[in-house]
Amino acid sequence: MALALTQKQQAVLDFLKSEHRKTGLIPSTREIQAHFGFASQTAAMSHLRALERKEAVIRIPGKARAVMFPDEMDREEIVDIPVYGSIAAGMGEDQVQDQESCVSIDISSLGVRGNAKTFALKVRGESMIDAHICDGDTVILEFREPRKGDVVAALIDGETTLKRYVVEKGKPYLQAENELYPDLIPARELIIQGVMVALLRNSC
Amino acid sequence: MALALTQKQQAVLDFLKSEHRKTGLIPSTREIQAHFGFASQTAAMSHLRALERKEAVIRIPGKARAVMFPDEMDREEIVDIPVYGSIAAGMGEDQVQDQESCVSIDISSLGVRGNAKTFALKVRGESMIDAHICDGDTVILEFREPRKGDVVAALIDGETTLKRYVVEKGKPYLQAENELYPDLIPARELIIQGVMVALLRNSC
DNA sequence: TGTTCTTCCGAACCAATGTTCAAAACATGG
DNA sequence: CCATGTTTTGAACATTGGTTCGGAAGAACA
Repeated sequence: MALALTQKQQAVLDFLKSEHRKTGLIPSTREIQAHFGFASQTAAMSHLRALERKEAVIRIPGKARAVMFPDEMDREEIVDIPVYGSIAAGMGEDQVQDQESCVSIDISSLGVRGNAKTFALKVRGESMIDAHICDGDTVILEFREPRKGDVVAALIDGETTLKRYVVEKGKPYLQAENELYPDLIPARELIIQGVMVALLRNSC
Repeated sequence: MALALTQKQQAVLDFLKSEHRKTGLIPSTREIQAHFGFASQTAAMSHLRALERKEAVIRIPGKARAVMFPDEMDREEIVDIPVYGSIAAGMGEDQVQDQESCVSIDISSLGVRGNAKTFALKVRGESMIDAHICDGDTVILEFREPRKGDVVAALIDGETTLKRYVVEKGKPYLQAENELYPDLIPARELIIQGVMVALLRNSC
């Protein structure tokens, strides 16, 4: 089906994809021409046509910058989730602090609505090991009210820690999931920063 | 900084983003005009200008379809990973079977090279629970030679299962990570389908 | 109540861009 | 060796699409 590309054709495709990723736009024929130092736009044109014939791209005749990548079409919506090493005491509404990196992932794999406010934390320590959340894991959290049994990020003594949100006799508590941490902290008056919705682990 | 958008402006922005996600292209002023039923392109133009002024988009004057979304720029490269419920015996090179869904995620969060061949499996059962891999987790695997200590997907009795790849006295074995499964299967002559590189869990 | 912002019309202008044609050098495989 | 596909030149053409100007009605705000 998908015919093999020549080196030049691959280079042109890489350029298109790279620009599209960086700017969101497809280069025009003249921009392709300039990038590769062609003396004629026809060089760019024939490469585009070759890519189209080999089904590497889909084009809409006549339209400007109308090159589409079949494998990137109809993708789920992708959200960019900031990853914090820790969250300091303040945590003002949109106060960005200690942001280390960013995870981009489609919302259906994440299981959240597109408008949900999400952030991620690098897990430190083994306090939730019995819930199979390990040191170094990235936990993705949503900003909402916790429900019984949720894993939540809470601000305790100026530090953000993961705990299980449990309710006993109508009163909410926070509980570690590790026999060595028999904590059971009243959840009232503690600041719940988010509810865990997903987890990402890297085995490298 | 980012000023609030009106309903109309939000609708235009949503249309731009939706089209960009579906096709990879930004609608032209005339396409915006047609979609909203405007009688003049100036309506589309003024909305674009409003979005630009409120820093919801960045535009390049004079260029065709040159609207960029600040939050989507300079994103890491994103790969689409097919998720299989199971892998049947065949697993011919590019034989797509039982593909249930697709995970789109940036490669740096995944920790793989862009050209690596990756796929994902829904975990069934608790055989790797001591490695904190749970039933229902999605394991992302790379197609490469296993190294000592890697978690691998192997084809055993026509079924794909996750095991730890261990080497004892120079001989490779496969080992479950659950006391109830004291298996130690010679790895030779077994088909290693992939090496685990990441894990994705949904808490919904 | 005036000012600013939003939203829209209609027509026209012109730059950006896709497209075509005729040609040619070069590789590749049957 | 010939047919086919690749890669490139140079100039011109036609369309797409961004932009402008003048005007206007309504909402929001002070």
